[in-house]
Amino acid sequence: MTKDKILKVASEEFAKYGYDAVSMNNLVKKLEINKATVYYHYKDKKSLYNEVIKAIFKSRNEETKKLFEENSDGPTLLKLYIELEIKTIKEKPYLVSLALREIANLGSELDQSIIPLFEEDTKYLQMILDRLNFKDEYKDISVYAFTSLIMGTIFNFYSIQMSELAIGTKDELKKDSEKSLSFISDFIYKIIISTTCK
Amino acid sequence: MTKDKILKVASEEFAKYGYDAVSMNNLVKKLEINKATVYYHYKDKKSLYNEVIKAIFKSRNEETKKLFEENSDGPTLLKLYIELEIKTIKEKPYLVSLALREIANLGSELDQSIIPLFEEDTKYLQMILDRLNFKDEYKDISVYAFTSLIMGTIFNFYSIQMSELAIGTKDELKKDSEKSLSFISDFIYKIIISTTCK
DNA sequence: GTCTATAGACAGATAGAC
DNA sequence: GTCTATCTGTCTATAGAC
Repeated sequence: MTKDKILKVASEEFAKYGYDAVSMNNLVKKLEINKATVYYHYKDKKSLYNEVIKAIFKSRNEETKKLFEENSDGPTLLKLYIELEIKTIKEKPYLVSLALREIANLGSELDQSIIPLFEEDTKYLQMILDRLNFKDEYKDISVYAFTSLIMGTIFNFYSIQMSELAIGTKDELKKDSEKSLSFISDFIYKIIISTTCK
Repeated sequence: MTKDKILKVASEEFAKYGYDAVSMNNLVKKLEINKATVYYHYKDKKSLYNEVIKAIFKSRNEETKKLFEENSDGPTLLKLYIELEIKTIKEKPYLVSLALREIANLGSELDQSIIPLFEEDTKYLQMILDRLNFKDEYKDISVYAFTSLIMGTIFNFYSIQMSELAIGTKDELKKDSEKSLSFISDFIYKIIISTTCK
């Protein structure tokens, strides 16, 4: 179906190049359809972009929901949650850029209908935190601190590694590059558990 | 001096709106000078942007260097380093967006002359890590893992808090909002020290 | 639903006068 | 060094035929 095909290609393009850098002209060239066809299915560029974001959140929320199917304990769930993040990046690496750009823009390009979808993801993380046995001093800590810690660290680490700038000596980066993502996933898990839990 | 004034205003504009969303037309309107004047001082938009980034790194590196003037121990230096990050954000909050966007774009808009400046900052963090007493398992950990952890977490946390989307209930966010940044600074310090050090 | 053709605005950049 | 005037290219979006 044309409408779905537009959404799929638009996702990749927006993720790769960012909202501004994607032109509708180039998009339809890649799609090999006419520009007016896109405007028939989607009101304008902005609403197409919002549909892209919504689709990403929906698919992500479904996957997160699955984590709770087996009745695991808190630490196991946290581990799975972090590993899901890594798995997503490995499958769709371009989503990292998209997320970082959106965070940078403070969500100003997004419309309010995105909020419930974002909150659903947050809710799942909160459910995991509720199953952890926090030290008293970390009992009241905001879920957003953990969101930032997990997403922020992974996204930044991934981006520095993938950077087109030749940062660091190649050897120095390669020290982590092989294990890289699974290493950072394990690192984050450990620092959360060993610092905040009894 | 006109050239400096251009750089100053350009910094703010690029940080606020991002590279693409800044037009030279608007920039010169804000500067109340003619467009051709900008092009006299700077080759093109891209090179103006690169000068902006360079200036930011230079000022940051100078401040980081100062941390070493008093001969503090590793943990103290790490604390100061993290607090410097927070101080910078409080003074120039728009730099967060700029940094996140640049990370998202994998540095593809930047030219190679930025690398030594980025590496200088990394070098300072490495000097701090060298003074920490790591557990054996964390002895060989890359400095970039810590860069990601510190910057990533702070930037993300700050951005979620400042988000224009009304994420979470206001109350829930305010729980951290007052102490917010100093809280997250302390949080990061603690998780690094308590997990990775003897 | 999909197309052709184009409107209309604005972008980055420059030539040449002063 | 700074200006006016203007170029060329590209952008989003739409009207109207099929």
